[in-house]
Amino acid sequence: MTARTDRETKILDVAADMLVRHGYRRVTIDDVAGAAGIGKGTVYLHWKTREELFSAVFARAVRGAIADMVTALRADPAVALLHRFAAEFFLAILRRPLLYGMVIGDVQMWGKLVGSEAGYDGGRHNMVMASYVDVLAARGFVRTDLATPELTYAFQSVFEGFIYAERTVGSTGTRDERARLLSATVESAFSRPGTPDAALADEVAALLSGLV
Amino acid sequence: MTARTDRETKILDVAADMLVRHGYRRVTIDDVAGAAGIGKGTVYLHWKTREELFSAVFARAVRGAIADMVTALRADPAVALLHRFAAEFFLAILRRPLLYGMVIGDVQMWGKLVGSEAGYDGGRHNMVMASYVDVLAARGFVRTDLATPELTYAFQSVFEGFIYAERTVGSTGTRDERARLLSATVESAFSRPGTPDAALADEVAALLSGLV
DNA sequence: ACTTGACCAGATTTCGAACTTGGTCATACG
DNA sequence: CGTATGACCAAGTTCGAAATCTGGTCAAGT
Repeated sequence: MTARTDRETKILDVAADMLVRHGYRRVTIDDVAGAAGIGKGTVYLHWKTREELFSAVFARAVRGAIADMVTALRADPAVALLHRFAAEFFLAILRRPLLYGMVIGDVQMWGKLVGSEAGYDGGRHNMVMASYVDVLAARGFVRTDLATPELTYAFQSVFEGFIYAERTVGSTGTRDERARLLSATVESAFSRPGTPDAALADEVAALLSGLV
Repeated sequence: MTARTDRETKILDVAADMLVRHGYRRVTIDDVAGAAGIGKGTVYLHWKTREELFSAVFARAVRGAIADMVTALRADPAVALLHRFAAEFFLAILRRPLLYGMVIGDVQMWGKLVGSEAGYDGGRHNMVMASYVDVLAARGFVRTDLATPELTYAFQSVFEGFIYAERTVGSTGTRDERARLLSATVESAFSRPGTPDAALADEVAALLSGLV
C-alpha cells in the first residue's frame, strides 16, 4: 500500500507547489490532478473535499517545521532555551513559503483558510507554548518575576512582531541576522542563563510533537 | 475667522465619528456634510478631495497621540526611557479607535488609505524612531551591544507585536496590564537603568513634534 | 463674499446570463 | 472484483451591461 502513500505525497507536492505559485483561489482540483498525472476523481480517493486537501498541504508544512525543531533540539539541547528556540522557529517558518504566507496572512495565497487556519488548532498552539514556557520556568531558564501566562503572551507577541516585520521592505540585514536579533531580544527580555540537558530537549520535542 | 476653524473641527469630528462607526467606504461626503449641518459644497471649501478630508481626520488622530506623548514627557521625563515610552505610546494608540484600526490594518475602516497611510509618512516615522533611539544610545539609556539600526528594528518589531496581539481575542488581563507587560519586556530587552532629565524629555518631544 | 445643492461624469453596484469547478458515480480497465 | 477515471451536474463564480450612486463643480441664491 506504499504506492498509495507515494501518490498522496505526489499530490501534496504538486498542490504545495501550485499553491505557492498561483495562490489558493487559482488552483483547481483538475490542475492538481493534471499536474500529478492522475484523474480528478483519484484526488477524491484521498481527501473528501478541496479544503481538506489544502488543509493537508498546510498541515504537512507545519509538521515539517516541527520536525525541523525536533531535529534542532536533538542536535543541540540548548535550542530548548527560549531565545534559541525563537530563532530556530523563526527560520523554520521563513524557510517555508507556505507557512510564511500563512503567518503573514497572505489572503492571495491562502484564501479563506487564513484565520480558520485549516484545521490547525491555534488554541492548541497556544497551550503548547504555555506548557513549554511552564517547563522552562520550572527549570529556572526564564525570568520568574512574570507569571507564565504573561510570559507566554509577551513571548508570542515579540515573536510574531518579528515575523510580521518580515513583510516590511526596509528590513535590516539578512534573514539570519534578523533571527539573531530576535534571539538577542528574547534572551535579554525573558531568558535566564543555563544549559539545558538532553532530557529537557526531549521533553520540549515531545510537547511540540503534540502539535501534529 | 475662528468660525471657519470651528466648522473645520466640527467636520473632522463628524467624519471621525462616522469613520469609526461605518468605515471608510460607507461614509460619503454628503453624509458628513449632512451630519455637520452644512451643504456638501462647503466641505470642499476646506479640503479639495474626499481623500484629503479623511487624511486630515487621520492626521489629527496622529497629532492627538503625539500630543499625548508630549504631555506625558513633560509630566514625567522618565517617559523618555524606551520602555516607558513604549507603554505610553501603546496606550495612546489603543485609546484612539481610528489609530487602532489603522495599525491593525482594518481595511473595512480605512479602505485604500491603509498602507498608503493617508499622507502620513511611514518613512519619516521610522527615521524619527531611529533618531530617538540614537539619542537614548548617546545618553546610555539603552544597551550598547546592538547598533542603533538593529535596536530600532527590534524595538519596533516588539512594539508592533504587542499591538497586533491586541487583535487576538484571548488576551491576558486588561489593556493597562498588557501595556505594563510590554514595558517590562522592552525594559529588560533594551533599556539600561538611568533617569532622564527634562532636557532629554524636551529633545524627545521635539523629535516627535517633527512627525506632524 | 460666502454658501449651497442641482447637476454631471465617472465610479460602483446590481443582476442575470455565461462559464467554471467541486464533487459524484456509472463505466472502463486491470 | 477492486481501482481509477472523466463525463456530468449543481453550486458557485465571473462577466458585462444597465441602473444607481457619489465625488467634485459651479451657477444661482443669500
